Amino acid sequence: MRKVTSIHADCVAAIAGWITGGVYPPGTTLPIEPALCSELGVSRTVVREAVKTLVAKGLLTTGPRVGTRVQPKSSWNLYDPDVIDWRFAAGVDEDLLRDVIDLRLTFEPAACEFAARRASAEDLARIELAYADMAAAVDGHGRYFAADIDFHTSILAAAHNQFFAALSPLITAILKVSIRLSVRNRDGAAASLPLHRAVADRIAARDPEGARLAMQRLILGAREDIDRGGPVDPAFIVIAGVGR
Amino acid sequence: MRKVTSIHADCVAAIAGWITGGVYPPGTTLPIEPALCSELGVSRTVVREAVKTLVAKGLLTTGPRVGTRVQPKSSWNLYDPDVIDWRFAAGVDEDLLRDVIDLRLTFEPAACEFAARRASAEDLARIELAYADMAAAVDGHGRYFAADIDFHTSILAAAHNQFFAALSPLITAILKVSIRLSVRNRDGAAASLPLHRAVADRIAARDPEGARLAMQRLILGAREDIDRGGPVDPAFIVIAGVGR
DNA sequence: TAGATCGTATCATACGATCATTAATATGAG
DNA sequence: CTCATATTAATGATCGTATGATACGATCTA
Repeated sequence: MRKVTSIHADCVAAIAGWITGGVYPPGTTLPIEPALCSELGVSRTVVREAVKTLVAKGLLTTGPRVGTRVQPKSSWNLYDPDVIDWRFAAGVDEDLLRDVIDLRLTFEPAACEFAARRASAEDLARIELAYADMAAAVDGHGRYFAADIDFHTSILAAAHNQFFAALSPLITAILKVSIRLSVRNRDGAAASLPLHRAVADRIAARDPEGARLAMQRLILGAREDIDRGGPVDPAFIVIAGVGR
Repeated sequence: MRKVTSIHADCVAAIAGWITGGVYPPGTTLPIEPALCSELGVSRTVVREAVKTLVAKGLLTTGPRVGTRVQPKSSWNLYDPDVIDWRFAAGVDEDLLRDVIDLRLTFEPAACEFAARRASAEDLARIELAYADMAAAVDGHGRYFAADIDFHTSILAAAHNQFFAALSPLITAILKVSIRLSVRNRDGAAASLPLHRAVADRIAARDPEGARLAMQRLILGAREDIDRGGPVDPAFIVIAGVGR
């Protein structure tokens, strides 16, 4: 019925999918514009604007006579929400998983420290609400994990630092992966609930160091959760429908 | 002589400058396309592609009948190297400075931990080279600070984590600000040199905790450096020519 | 008068053709 | 064999037009 996606957005998503999906890996050159037009069934204007979008995100570079080249991953805007979605949608390899977990262990405990110092009454209420939603849905998986994402996002917001808040899309993406994986051990939710409780308690108690440690334990728990499942199978994650 | 910038890039920079410079603050609407064309002296196509670039970075949204609106800062891709440059070029307010320093205190000590565990021989050599350049140029400010930036960037690379490496542009931008500010106290270079030495030593000694603490001291030293100058004067920073 | 419906003007969106610019490659002279 | 020059294939940039979506105001109804 209604058209939620514009032609431009479709075009961007298609090319991005080719890149993250390995059809055109870093270092390769995309077909020339006329070929892309016929391939995608759109005008040259749309292709050009889509390419400009991907250049802006660091996935491509262009130049006369050199064509449209796929940049190495080191040039990509790894914190860009769209880039994050495209990468996770293409499957999560071990390197990406390790890097994201390292990152979580670095800044989520730190965010808890800041939150314990700076959280407003509204911030604490939002965290508490997210926790309540989790507790109320320990058996209904969908709602539980939506609340889980909200819990972590609320803490990032409570740190009152724009750069921490901007990490929410990355956390959301990795949590969605963890969610699909932890479908295996059904009691994962009930087990992690008290860990979340401890985090919320330490923040509300204005205990930065305690909050930091509580979050550290929570994330390490999640890591064991994933490790228990053995090596991550990218195919499984793709099937699980990470992303949209 | 040389035309290093394309019309597209100029156009993007101009509009971005209007946004970060407060000409069109978040919430406002840009003039309609024809007006932008005559204002910038370029065709509609260029304006459209430039707008697409800024939409990709989260600074703008577009829609029929609504025009081209400037998004709130919370929607911007704060880790995008271009966005970072534009913001710092427009002047650094106290909030931005505080947030970046918080971020440095979170990430850089952690990066040192990882570097102490994972650095290859080449990584260590690069860090050592950067330090040698610093030591060799304690009086020549330009070269000293270029080496300083290289020192911190090398450590981020040595952490062997794509997300840490991607923070280099942000660290570079804030270091450039620190550099301009510490012109005041001429002996700042000589004072910070041993702090850098300690960081390099602890990483080379494979001492994660020691490296973490050494970096923490280094950054806190830099903070005192800025604090000594009293409240940060945005005008001064703009004059100092942060960015290109 | 209040409210919902419907037109309409106003934008962005998309298309196609055309010319300019750039840089990798080939060609030629020395 | 080396270096300067011409070729050429790709993006860069412009113009004109047609289409589509939507916020706003006018109109109609209760």
